[in-house]
Amino acid sequence: MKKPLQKRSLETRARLVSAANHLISKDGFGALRVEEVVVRAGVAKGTFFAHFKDKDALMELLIGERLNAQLDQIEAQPAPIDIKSLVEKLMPLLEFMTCERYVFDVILRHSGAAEIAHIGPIALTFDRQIDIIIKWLSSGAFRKDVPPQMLAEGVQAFSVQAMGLKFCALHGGQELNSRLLSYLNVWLADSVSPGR
Amino acid sequence: MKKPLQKRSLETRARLVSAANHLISKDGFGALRVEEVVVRAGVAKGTFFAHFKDKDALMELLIGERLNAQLDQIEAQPAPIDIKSLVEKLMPLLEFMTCERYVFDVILRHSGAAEIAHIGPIALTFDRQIDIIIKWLSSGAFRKDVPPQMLAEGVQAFSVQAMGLKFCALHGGQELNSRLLSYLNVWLADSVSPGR
DNA sequence: ATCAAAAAATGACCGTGGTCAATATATATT
DNA sequence: AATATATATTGACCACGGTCATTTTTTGAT
Repeated sequence: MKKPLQKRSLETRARLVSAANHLISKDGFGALRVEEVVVRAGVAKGTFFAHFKDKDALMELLIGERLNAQLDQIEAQPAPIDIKSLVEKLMPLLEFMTCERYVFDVILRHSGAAEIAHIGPIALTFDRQIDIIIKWLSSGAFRKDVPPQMLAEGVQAFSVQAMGLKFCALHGGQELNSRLLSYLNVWLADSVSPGR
Repeated sequence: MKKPLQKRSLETRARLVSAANHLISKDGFGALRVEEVVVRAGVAKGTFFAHFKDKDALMELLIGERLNAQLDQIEAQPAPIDIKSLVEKLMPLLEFMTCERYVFDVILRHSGAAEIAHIGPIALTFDRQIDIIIKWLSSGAFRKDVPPQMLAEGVQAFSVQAMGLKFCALHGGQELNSRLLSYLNVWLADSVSPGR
């Protein structure tokens, strides 16, 4: 689980990850069972936990991979010029984060690194997301009277809020998309040149 | 678990809740085991699940009670006159929400009602919190150019963000208190009468 | 008081995540 | 090649949440 040195170990780990990915593509993240993973990988139960601290650690890895893939997509595109296009560019990421209730819960649980010097894959993507948004904010038609770091953290906060409400029966009517847009229209509004 | 009709049932339920509260006061929420609860209550395991859908349902009840108690305290006080006092009045609530990582996770999981027409105790406290904040916003020195409902939702979003970072090693330095204040100083700033 | 139906309680049992002492395999040393 | 040490794997076992057919108790009707 720490640093696999032997080739055999790397192969086993790869088989575990591959088996998990296959099962997830079939039945989703929430339905994944460690037992099924080890059977498909052809190893014993204990081997799984020699490679991953717990089930969540594997989940973190797999979900983190996908989050990073989304961020790659996002970074490959040009920076958004206004709030509306910012939301649009963010949507695929948020869409994945809320593809399953289970996935959303795992992400929330790991969005902050619990132990110092042991920041997980998901926590890293949250930092990366902040960095990307900071870059965006400096070039587009966004307010400039507040440090971009804080604005970016706000975008993240509102994203989480909007995603959470997606699973909420009470406020389920509105789209994730338009709800986030409403929030950010206020949060990011460029008050210096408001008209236009 | 639905509507206990017989007196005996009410007593059993009361014993379960009381046993749980006792154990929690000893070892905290995260350490609670259903087995220990039923032993202390003097009932069988199955009885627990006849009264509560699952362990989370009991957790929701107990945490919801405490959240409501905090909200009672909050409502008993006069409305905050500015952002700083708003944060101060909110602090005890947020302090409890983050007293344990486990508690915070339970709250997040249930802050939105998953199934319609089955809104849990915690989801209700979130709505109640919104209502209280809406009331506050209309009377104090807060911005008035945005609907109070949206402002209140923002306060909640920033609260969650600040609480999440409390468990985060990366950003653990700053106080929950001052971080939330920074956010709300921007979000709630009364731009009409900025000076003073 | 007797009995039938409804409500409540029981506890053996299961599913699934996670542990660990024992075993097997690979690597380094002579 | 033989041996010692480090690394990897194993699978029986445990912890704990949750289920359900069976049994006990309560209630209401006669």
